[in-house]
Amino acid sequence: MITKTITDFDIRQTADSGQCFRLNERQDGSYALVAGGRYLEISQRGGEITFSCTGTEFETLWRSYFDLDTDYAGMKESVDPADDYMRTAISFGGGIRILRQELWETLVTFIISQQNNIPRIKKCVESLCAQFGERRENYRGEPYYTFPSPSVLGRLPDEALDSIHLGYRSKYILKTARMVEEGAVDLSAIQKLKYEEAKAELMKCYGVGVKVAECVCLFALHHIDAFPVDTHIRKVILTHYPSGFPLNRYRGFAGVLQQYAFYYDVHGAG
DNA sequence: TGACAGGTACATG
DNA sequence: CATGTACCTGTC
Repeated sequence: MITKTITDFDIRQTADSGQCFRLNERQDGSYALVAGGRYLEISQRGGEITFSCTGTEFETLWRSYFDLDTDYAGMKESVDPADDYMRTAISFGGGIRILRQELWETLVTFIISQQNNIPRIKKCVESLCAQFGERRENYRGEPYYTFPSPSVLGRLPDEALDSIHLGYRSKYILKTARMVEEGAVDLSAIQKLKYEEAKAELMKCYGVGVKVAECVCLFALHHIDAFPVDTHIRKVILTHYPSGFPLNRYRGFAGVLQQYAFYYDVHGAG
């Protein structure tokens, strides 16, 4: 257990921001997460965040995962004072952090996300992990499952995912896994590429278009200038930015603002 | 009942 | 290159 005082951080907002599908609320209001093969519980009271891990693990894994060394206050302050929609979105969900998730897991989960809703995405991801991931035990003695590797998924026969009910996304995942397994797509090379190049490489994967590639760039590779446009963001732009979203003004961190806008559109009042 | 959910591949003009 | 359409599945 380790407790930290952290500003511009809200675990609930981050969990509900749609960027991550394995960060879930527990009965007692804390949150549980499986990432990097590890299990973590997070609880928050105001600015005090408690993590169920050692100080060493916090420093080596979770500080980076939750992006705690990035200056979110500065980004928020540089939003146009006349940009009423973004100001409101920030006051509503300004505790969101852009996580640094694993590339392979993010790629697969966002393939699953297409034409899908968040509860069902989560169900699919959990089934996938339970069937093909590694079973481990958390500190409570409860089982959890890691995310299955490209080599595990890439060697599966075509019908292996039928029981997960992924629909047409099954063939996207299997083909993409086989491409990674065969070396047609090199994930470790993609880690080193700039945003536009990484996006182009990711789009070589079968079932990965512009939107999924941009989500992977933003939520795994931390290219925070990536700006995924989905049905929600399309609606926000149409309604509140009739002359287009000011990408020019917000160059360099537009993806962070995209998350504020997405969260506000999905969870906000109006 | 049918539209919809954080889209994409593939076929046309 | 821009537009149209089929696609799995579950929920309301």
